[in-house]
Amino acid sequence: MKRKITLKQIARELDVSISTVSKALRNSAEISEDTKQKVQAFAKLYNYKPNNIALSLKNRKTNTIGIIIPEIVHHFFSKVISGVETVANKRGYNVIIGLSNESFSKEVINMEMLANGSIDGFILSISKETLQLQDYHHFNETMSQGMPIVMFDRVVPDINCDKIIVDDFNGAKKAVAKLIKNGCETIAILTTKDYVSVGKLRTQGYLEALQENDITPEANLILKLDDTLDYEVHLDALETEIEQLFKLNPSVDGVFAVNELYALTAMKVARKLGLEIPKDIQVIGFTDGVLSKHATPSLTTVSQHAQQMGEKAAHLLIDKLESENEDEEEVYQTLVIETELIERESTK
Amino acid sequence: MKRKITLKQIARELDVSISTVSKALRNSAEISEDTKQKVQAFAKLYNYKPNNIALSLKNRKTNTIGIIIPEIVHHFFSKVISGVETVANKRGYNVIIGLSNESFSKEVINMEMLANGSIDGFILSISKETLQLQDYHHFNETMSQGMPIVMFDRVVPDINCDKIIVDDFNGAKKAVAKLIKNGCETIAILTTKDYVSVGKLRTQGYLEALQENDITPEANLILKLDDTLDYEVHLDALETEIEQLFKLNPSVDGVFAVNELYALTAMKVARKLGLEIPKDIQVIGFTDGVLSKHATPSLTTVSQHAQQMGEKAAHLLIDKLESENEDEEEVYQTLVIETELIERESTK
DNA sequence: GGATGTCACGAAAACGTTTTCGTGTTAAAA
DNA sequence: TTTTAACACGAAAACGTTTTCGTGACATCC
Repeated sequence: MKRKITLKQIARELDVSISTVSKALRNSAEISEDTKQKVQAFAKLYNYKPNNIALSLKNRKTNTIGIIIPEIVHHFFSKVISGVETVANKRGYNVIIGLSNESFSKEVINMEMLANGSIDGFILSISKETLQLQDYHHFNETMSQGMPIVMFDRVVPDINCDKIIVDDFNGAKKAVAKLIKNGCETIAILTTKDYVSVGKLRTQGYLEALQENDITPEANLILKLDDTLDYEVHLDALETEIEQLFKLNPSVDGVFAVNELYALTAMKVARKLGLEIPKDIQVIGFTDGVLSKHATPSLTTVSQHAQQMGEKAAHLLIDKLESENEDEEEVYQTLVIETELIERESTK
Repeated sequence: MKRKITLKQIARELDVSISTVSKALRNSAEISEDTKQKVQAFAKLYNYKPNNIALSLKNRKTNTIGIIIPEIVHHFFSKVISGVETVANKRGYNVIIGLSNESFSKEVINMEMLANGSIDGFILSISKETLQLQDYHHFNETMSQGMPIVMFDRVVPDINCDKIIVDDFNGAKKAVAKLIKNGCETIAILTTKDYVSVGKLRTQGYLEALQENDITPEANLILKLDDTLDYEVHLDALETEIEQLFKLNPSVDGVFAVNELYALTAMKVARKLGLEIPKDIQVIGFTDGVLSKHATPSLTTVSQHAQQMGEKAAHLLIDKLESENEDEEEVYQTLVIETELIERESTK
C-alpha cells in the first residue's frame, strides 16, 4: 500500500533538489549526464509518473473535456461519446461525462460542477427541458468565463458557439423523396412537438419533399407526438395513436418517422392491421441504431453518422483549446454533417 | 472574457488576507460578522466557486471515479454507466470514462492515464483481450498504490478486489428450466467460447437445467460462437451457423441464447425456415436491452439489472473511499445481482 | 592575476486552496 | 496598573509540479 512516489521523495532519496529531479526527468541540458542517468533510473524503478492534478493546477489546463448529454442509454448519444472519446484520447485528453436526464436543473448543476476547474471545455447537447424553458444563461456564463462550448445535434441559434448539426432538413427530404419515388402516394409523418429543433426540421424536410413533388400535405397525416413521455413506458399510448392514424387514413402507403422507435412501432401496428411491409406500406426511420438494423423487416433509415459527429466535435473543441488566440476575436463555425439513406427491407 | 475569480483576487479587492476570505466563506467563528457579510456578499456577486483542481491537490482527493469499459455503444454498459453516474452524482462525485475497445493495451494506457491522480478509484469490466491474455498486472499495480477497484460483470477470481456479478449460472438455469416447463424437448444453446467467463457460466447453467430434468445434453446442440468477430459485421456468418444447427437438428423446439443478438438472429433464421414462434420453437435471450423489447415477436429474456449493477458498484466504491480505514485489513466482497426472467412473446 | 564564461545545481515562486499557529488590539479581571 | 483572555485577523506551510533566476566552482582567456 505504498503511495505513488513524488519528486520530493526522489529528491530526498538521491540527495539532490526537487528542481534537479524535475529537470533530469525532462532531459534538461542543465543537468549532467551522470545525474540524469541516476535520476531516470531511479524514477523508472519506482515507476514515477507526474501527478496530473498538480500539473493541471500549475498549467491551468486539465486536458480533460466535459460532455453533457441528456441520456446515455441511447444509441445516438453513446455513439457520439464513442467518437469524442476516440479523438480525445488520441490527442491526449480525457473525457468526463455528465448526464442531464433531460432536466434543466441537472444540466445546470452538472455544468457548474465541471466548470470549476475540472475541465477545459464542453461538448454538449441541450436537454429537452432547457429547450422548452429557453433559459440559456448557464451556457453564456460558462462561455463568458473563457470556457469554450461545442454543441451538437440539439442546438439553438440564440447561443453563439461552435456547433455540429445533422442536416435534418435534407435528410428528411431525401427520405420522403425516396418514398415518393418508390410509388407512395399518401405519406404520413410521425414526428415530435416543434420545440425539439430536430423534430421541427425533419417535419419541414417532409413538407418540402411533398411540395417539390406537387403533393398537398394533409394535416391529418402529420402526427406530432408528445415525446416528453418516456418512450419505454408509454409504448401503448404510442401504438394507439399510430393505429388511429392508420385507421382514419386507410390510403396511407408510406410512413416517415423521425426516430427508430416511432418507425418500428408503425411497422408493428401496420402488421397488426394486416398490412405487408414493404408491399402495402413502406417505412423509413431516422437514426441508424441497432433497432433499425435488427428489426424484421429491417428498417430503411436516415443515418446521422453519430460517431463522426462526436469526432468532429472533439476536434473542433481541442483545436480551439490549443489555438488560444486570446487576442484574435472569436469566430464560431457550424459544421453540418450530411445524412445518408441506408436502404433495407422496409422499402421497395 | 473575465477568468474565474479566486480567493486571492477577492482578498486584494477587499483588502484582507486570503486566509480571512477563505474562513469567511466557510463561516468560521474566527471571523467577525461584519467581515463575513462583506466577503460573502462580494463572493456571491462575482459568483465565486472554489477551484476543484486546487481542492483536489490540497485534499489529495479528486471526488472523481474512473470507469473503464470495453465499449460504450452497448445497452448493457451504457446502462451500468447510467447507474454509476446517478449514485456518484448524488454523493458528490464525478465520473470519467475510459474505453478499452476490448483491447488490452488500451485498457492499460487508459488506466495509467487516470491513475496518476485524476481519480480516486476505478469501476471496470475487463476487456476480452485481457481475459484471453490473462495478464492482470495493471490491476494489481493500481491497487498496490492504494487505489481501490470495483469490478463488474466480467471478473476473474485471480484478482482480489470488490466485485459485482450477475448470477449468470442461475439466470441461465432458470431460463432453460422455463423452456422445459413450457414443453420444449430439444433445446439448443447459442453461446460464446469459454474464455468469456459469463458465456461459460451461462453454458453451465444450461447444462445443469438439462441434467435436473433428466435430459442428456447433446454436443451438436451446443453452438459456441466466436465473439471476437464484430457482431455487426459478421451477421451473415452468424446466420449461417445457426441455420446449419437448425437444419442438422430439425427437432429443436427451444433455443437459449446468451445474448440478444444471437436470440434475434435465431428467431430470424427460424422464421426463414418456416417455423412459427413460439408455436414451433421458443426462444429466450440474455440481457434486457432495446432489441428484446422491440423485436417482433418480442423476446423473453433474462434481465441483468444493469442499472442496479452500476448503482451498487458506485456505492461499494464510494463507501470504500470514504471509510479509509488504512489500518483495518482489507476485506473484499462480491455482490451477486439476481437475474429476472422477463416473459414476452417468444415463449408460450 | 583578474575578468569572463561555462557548468551543474538549488532556491523560490507560482498555480488556488485550507488550516495551523502566531500576534496585535482591546476589554475584562485582579 | 498589570495580567489575562477573548477577539479578529494574517503569515506560512502544504498539496506536487515546472520554470526562472541566482550562485558557487571551475576553467579559459587576455
